[in-house]
Amino acid sequence: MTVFALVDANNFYVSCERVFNPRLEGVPVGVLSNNDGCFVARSNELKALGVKMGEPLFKVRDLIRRHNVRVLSSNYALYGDMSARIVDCLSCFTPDIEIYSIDESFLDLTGMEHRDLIEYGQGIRATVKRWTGIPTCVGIGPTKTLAKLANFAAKKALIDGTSVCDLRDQEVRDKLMTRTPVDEVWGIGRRSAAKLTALGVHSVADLRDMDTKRARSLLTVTGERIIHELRGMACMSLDLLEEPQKGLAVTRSFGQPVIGKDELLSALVTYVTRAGEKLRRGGLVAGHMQVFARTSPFRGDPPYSGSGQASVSPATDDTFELIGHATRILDRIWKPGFRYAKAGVILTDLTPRGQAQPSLLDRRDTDRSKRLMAAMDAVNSGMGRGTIRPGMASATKGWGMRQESRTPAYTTQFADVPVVRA
DNA sequence: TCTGGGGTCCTAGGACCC
DNA sequence: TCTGGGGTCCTAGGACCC
Repeated sequence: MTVFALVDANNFYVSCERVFNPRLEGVPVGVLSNNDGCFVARSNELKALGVKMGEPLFKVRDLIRRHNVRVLSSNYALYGDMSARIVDCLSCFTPDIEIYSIDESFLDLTGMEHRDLIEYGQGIRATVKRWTGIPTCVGIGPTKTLAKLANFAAKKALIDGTSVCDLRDQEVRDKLMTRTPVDEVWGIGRRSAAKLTALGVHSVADLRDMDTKRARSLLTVTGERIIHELRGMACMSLDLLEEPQKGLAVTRSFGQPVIGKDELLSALVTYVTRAGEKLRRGGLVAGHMQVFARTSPFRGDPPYSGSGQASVSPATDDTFELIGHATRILDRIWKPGFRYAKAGVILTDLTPRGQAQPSLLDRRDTDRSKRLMAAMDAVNSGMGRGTIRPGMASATKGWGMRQESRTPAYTTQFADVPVVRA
């Protein structure tokens, strides 16, 4: 019998901000997506005001002002670093960890059943809180799906209000599932929930008791697997080894609509440059590139979405080669007269650099390219991203990201380290 | 004026092969 | 009038996740 725990940070981005600014405690706080567009993290106080996940900022301006909500731009340097610190804490409890997302990890507790796992979970929470300042909840169950559900219950204080919930017990599970709506299940999104509701499947218990064949025809094998997991039969194991990444994307909405081709190109070159950095950091080369540019679906502008692709052969991590491909793709998809709102580059067919298929016809000076890229990366990591960049990337105008209230990179930039006076 | 970004997995359908 | 069957591979699109 397997036992999994899911450790999930509470309102993670908000909690990170609160660690460095205690004045944010006890008041409504929200963190915005890129471009200061939508809320992607909310404190409990903000949730209580009815602001939903993904709510666009401009739609709730009034409410924000009335309740003096603290609104922050997202600070990924901070959140990424805090996330790594939490994983370090968890590593002290077990080596069997799957880092599931920036604020969630699964732990394999199989074989620890002789211990009081609620107490163990409390120990994890206390350690993470003491060492990083971040509050978490712990969900425990015989399958990943049940550990997820347990975590949900812990967050909502549905079982005993202790922020740790153990769903190994059948009766506890029954009770929770009967009163939990089906769309709270991990893997049941809006579409599937609508299909299920139409068939009279409303609660998690209803889904658990559904005929698996029926579920499969409605929701494919994913749905069938979820039902088995809800019944306590583990279908998913922990991914302890990091799987090689399959694709990589850099896409952004513009701060203002882009009309000219040069401007669009300079945005794309900036994104491709960033994509190249990500490739090299991961020791990867890309064999395929997709580029897209589109108008806004919200503004009522004439719609256009252009997208084109190219195979990158031989596969490369050289920013300038990638820019060449992107430029040619843009030439094919560019249409004048539209107000472009977003563009991006997606790299796929990723392989580890050493493993890439070499080509007999390859006449590139790869050694020179490698040295140039290494030099650029060294300068930019030491002096800040974009210190050295391709010339075409420099024509930043209105497309640059809006970030009106980003907090300092407290933990990753020396200049931003907080000063304590005593 | 202002509506995120970056991933994974699954399936259907087309192309191709013998 | 007749028009196979079965396999693989690839891609686009849908759904979901945080």
